[in-house]
Amino acid sequence: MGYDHKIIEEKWEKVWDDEKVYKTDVYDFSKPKFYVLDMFPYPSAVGLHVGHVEGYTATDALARMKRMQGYNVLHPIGYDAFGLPAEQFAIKNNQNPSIYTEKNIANFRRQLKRLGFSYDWDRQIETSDPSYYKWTQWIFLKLYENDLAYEDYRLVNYCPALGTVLANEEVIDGKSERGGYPVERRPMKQWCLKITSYADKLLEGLDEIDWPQSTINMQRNWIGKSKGTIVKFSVQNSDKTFEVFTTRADTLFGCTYCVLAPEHPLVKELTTEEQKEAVAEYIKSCEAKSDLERTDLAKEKTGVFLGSYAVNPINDKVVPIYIGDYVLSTYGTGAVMAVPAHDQRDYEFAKKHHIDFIKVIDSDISESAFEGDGTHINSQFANGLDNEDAKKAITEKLIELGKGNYKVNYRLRDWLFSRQRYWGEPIPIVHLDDGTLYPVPFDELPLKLPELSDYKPTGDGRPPLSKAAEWVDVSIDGHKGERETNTMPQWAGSSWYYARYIDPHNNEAIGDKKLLDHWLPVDVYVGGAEHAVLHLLYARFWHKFLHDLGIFKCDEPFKKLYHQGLILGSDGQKMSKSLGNTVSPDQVIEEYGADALRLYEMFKGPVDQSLPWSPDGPKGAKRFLDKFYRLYADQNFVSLWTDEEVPELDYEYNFTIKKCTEDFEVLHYNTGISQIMILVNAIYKSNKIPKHILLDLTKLLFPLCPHISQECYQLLGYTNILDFEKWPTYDETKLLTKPVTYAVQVNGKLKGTIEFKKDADDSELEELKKSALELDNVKNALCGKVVNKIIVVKNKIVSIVAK
RNA sequence: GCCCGGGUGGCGAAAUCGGUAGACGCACAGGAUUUAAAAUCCUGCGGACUAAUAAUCCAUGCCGGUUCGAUUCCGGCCCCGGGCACCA
Repeated sequence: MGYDHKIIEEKWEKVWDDEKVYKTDVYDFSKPKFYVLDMFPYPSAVGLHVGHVEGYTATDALARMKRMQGYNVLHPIGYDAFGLPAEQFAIKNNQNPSIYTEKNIANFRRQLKRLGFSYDWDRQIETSDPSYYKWTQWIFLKLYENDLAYEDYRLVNYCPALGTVLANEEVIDGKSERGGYPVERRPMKQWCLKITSYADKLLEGLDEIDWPQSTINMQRNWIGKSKGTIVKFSVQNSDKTFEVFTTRADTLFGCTYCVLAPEHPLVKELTTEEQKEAVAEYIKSCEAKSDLERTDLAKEKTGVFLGSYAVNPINDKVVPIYIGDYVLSTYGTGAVMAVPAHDQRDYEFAKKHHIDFIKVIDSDISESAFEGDGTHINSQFANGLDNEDAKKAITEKLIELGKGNYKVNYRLRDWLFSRQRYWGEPIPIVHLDDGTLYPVPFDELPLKLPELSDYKPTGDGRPPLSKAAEWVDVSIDGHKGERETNTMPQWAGSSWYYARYIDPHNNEAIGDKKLLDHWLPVDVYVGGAEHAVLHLLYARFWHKFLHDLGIFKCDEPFKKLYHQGLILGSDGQKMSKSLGNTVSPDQVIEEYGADALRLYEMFKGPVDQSLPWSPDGPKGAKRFLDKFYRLYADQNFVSLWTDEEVPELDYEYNFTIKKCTEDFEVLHYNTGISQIMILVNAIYKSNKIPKHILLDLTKLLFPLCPHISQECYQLLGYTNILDFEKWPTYDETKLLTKPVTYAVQVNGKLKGTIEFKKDADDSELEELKKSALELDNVKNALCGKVVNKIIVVKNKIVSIVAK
């Protein structure tokens, strides 16, 4: 007998909806708070993916257990609604992207409700809603006010035909991925956010959050703090100077040439007449390469001599200056000192260009550069020192000479914040005719997107917003001006949304201060590992900024983070339309029900692991749920119900409560579920079924499969909503009732087992040893041998060592 | 090349302060029930050798080491996945 999942599930979803069961009273401070959050989805046209369902079920189950444990739970959802697909749809159909977006959101909402997620629907937010982006713009203006937003020329991949800048991955062989149009690297004026000012704070914060170690490491590497030295080189026969950053100041006496990045501002001036042609050619060849290709050329270090020479400030040695694309303009100073003897890249480059080697650390450099620690030689006052002391001595000397200093350097770059799109938050800045910038006053926010007659970029490559007359022709206090026609990136809206859920309808502030203080930070945040760096770093940056403004009390947004793994197609490949291996949650719900889908996804393995979709998985989950349901609805079982205790079930019953409580807390649903199955199997074998166990079983399964659990609860005769019933507790003493099984080994090989009292004392363990030696298998194994010693590990093993 | 994960039956996995490897489930096979099927129930299910659910041996990517005992710890290697901005 199977239950009709459609009827039962829709029945309870209607109750939850009609009675607004999941509406959170955020002002109720009488209970401890618990804020559990999903990364909000981009509302694509294809709808929800089974991968979303995995993360969302994990948080929903946690939210439901926490409610039962007496917490006031905040569990909201929203939509990251700005984005490229909507814009492309709008261009194609000449329709405002909001229409497309709204349609998709309605579909997402239907699917999310049909999965029985316990979201507070009165808190749904959309980043494209003016009442939301009003505050995104507000934060931008605050950043601007605090000198953290600025305009600067940045080298970007610009595609004139598409009228937009492309990401590295969208450029293939110098052509755009879409359309195959030529792409050029050109400097463009772009808005940037000074995330680098927060580098140290972002680094320090990593110590206090409970995140996967791999994600913390990735963020740490991304910020890439390194301590080193700035060395000022002068150019021979010239008043020009350039600086290099090095972490190996100890090797400065070994410097035999310098390399500038092809984009370095001094390249032109330092190129001599005879080298002009070769240099120009080289620069051109670099332009054609994408960043990715430049990176790929790791094997061979290319470069060209400029014709000029630099003077090493430490010993006045004259060394040639090259340009080479293995030096990046975006890291350090865009120039390096090269020490072929002690840096492998320089070693290879110098070999190729027949440049001198000077060994300054006593070592063997016949095969490769020596990059380790050692005794310094050929280094005047630094001779005899080790690396660290030499760095110090040489840097101190440079300071004395006025030719250098200690310097902390970061890999992290400022955040490029402009997009040449329509479908994004307008940047609330007006460019006045006199060249000054006019920030839109706070009380004029939101600055709403204008309607356009069409959404394409202009023919001359300006962003779509430049088409609106009211946008590019404004007058501020008698000055003519033009509004910023770039919009913000999609990251903007997702960098602070977690805070807006707390007080989403507040029109005077991001949120009521006392609510923000109470509810932040998010206690548990779940989302894909692909956001390990960008989103999760940007959100931390904005949070810390708003903390410094006094808006947020805590200084980290997400206390605990989990990543959900990818769900792959049943062929083990990434699910994609083109491979035809996608699975729609709608399909699975239709056939097996939402509870079966939820149960399968939580049972199939650890949440953070990527796993292929198993077509039979939900079927197996439904089979278990039918089996579960029969205990409550099938007369054969109902007639076995009893109010008495059934001692032989005590252990599994109490252990199941313990296991679920502990495992669910840390999102280890798979092992909790298997223990529920063990208990259900035990009940099936019993000829009496205690009602109190059936009652607690509905509660234990409820977080994962809320519909069927609520139904069974009702079948037991209860009328309440399970969400606010008490989470079961267990009796510790009942866990001791089961005797322990000792394994008996001879020389490490298993020879048998003995059931024995749990936590036996020393004299009892002597008896255990005796009975172990009595086992037939043990006797046989010991035949002709002498027992050397017997090791007993309490509650686990008796190990007999014999010769 | 660098960084971070991971490798256990036909499949998903469980067990890691070192202690009975494979819990739980999927798939499969046999049986019961049924006119039949579905559903359900029972049984088996890493491999070898077996009449055997007797014993023994081999098995947690590979090779070594430590140990009474290693999936777990150490050293070396191979493979798979993810990330990357040659980071000076």
